[in-house]
Amino acid sequence: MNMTSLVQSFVLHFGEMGSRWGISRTVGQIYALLYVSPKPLNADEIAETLDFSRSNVSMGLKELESWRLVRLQHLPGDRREYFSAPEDVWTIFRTLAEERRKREIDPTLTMLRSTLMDTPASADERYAHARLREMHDLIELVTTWFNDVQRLDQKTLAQLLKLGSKAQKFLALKDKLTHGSGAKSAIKR
Amino acid sequence: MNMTSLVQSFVLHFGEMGSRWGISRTVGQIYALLYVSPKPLNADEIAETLDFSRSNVSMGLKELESWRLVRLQHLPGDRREYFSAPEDVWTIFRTLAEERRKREIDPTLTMLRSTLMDTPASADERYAHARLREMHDLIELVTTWFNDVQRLDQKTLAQLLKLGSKAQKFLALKDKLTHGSGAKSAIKR
DNA sequence: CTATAATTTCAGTAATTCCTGAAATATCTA
DNA sequence: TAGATATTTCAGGAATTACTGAAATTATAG
Repeated sequence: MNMTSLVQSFVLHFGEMGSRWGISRTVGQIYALLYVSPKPLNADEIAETLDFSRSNVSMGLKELESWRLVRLQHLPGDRREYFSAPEDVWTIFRTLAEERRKREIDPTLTMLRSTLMDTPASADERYAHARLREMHDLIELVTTWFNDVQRLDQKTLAQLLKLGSKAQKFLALKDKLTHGSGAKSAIKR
Repeated sequence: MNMTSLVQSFVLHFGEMGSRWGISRTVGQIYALLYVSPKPLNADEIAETLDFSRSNVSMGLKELESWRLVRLQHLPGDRREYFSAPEDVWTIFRTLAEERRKREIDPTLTMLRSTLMDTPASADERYAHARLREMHDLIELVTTWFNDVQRLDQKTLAQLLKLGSKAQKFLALKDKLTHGSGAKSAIKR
């Protein structure tokens, strides 16, 4: 199976960006191919199209499964496994963000929490302790926010994003209505 | 100079996470050390503390400068260069997000835009074209939103984040007031 | 301007990650 | 259950990235 030039430039780009995104060229290209494919593909088709070894495709698909970025399905009368990318880009975005959080942020949050349990002994340690606290609180604020809005349905979420910084006008309004007390309340866990 | 155990566990964690974040162990550790250091450090101090070669530290600092994550300054009566991380975690977060966008997202947006200029020739190409458009629009929406709110001062931004999905209540209100017409307007460029 | 200190560059090596082909394992069909 | 097909595992080689020490360059103080 060969790619049209449109598909090829997309696939090659994803391969090249792969290293910046923390995946290999192979994985990037496989995902790109599945993303633009109108029908599910089996491993042999992928290997042939991208000119990768069968085993390389197998490992790449396994990694994409671990990222929950591909769906596995079977076609009637065919015992091979077929793979596809979810159709809804919002779902893909959500999954990607969740997985990145799990891999790139959660371990750090855990480390920060446990390190913050220790009592600083010297002046330098007190400074470091305070810096860790700041980092922890910021990360927690952002991830809590993400966790929260991520549950919204896609239409509402899109509206919220389109609103952008104009949302602050509502904050000002809220402040006025509640006499400035509401915005100062801490995050509830 | 040797690290207290608090600092050490933080530094080692950043080193290990480095690969997931797209930086090397060296760069991760150097940044972590600067982040918790109450005073600026010169390259020799960093090399000695982390037990890296002087040249490795030099290259690591250069990379951190390219990320705009360290500040270079001079101490009176000392001709060596001293490095520090910005004190404000919000500034750091902003810089990090901007740089990641520049490196990890902008090139893809550019590629998508140029690929979308072509007219699809076959049914498969039409499908791929539509998929590229969906990806482009989603990325653009999210980056535009980020670009927008990122300009807010830190206090307002924190409020907005704390608000989270509750902001949608304001959307509902706005919908009511404008009879549902406002929210459907396209993004303005 | 010269001597010295500070920093960067870079070639070579070490370490890591990527990828393949062959073998092993698993799954289906007849 | 045998035979065929499909998938995974894994050792080893290829490619890439990280790191070092030595040499070159740059900057400063006297």
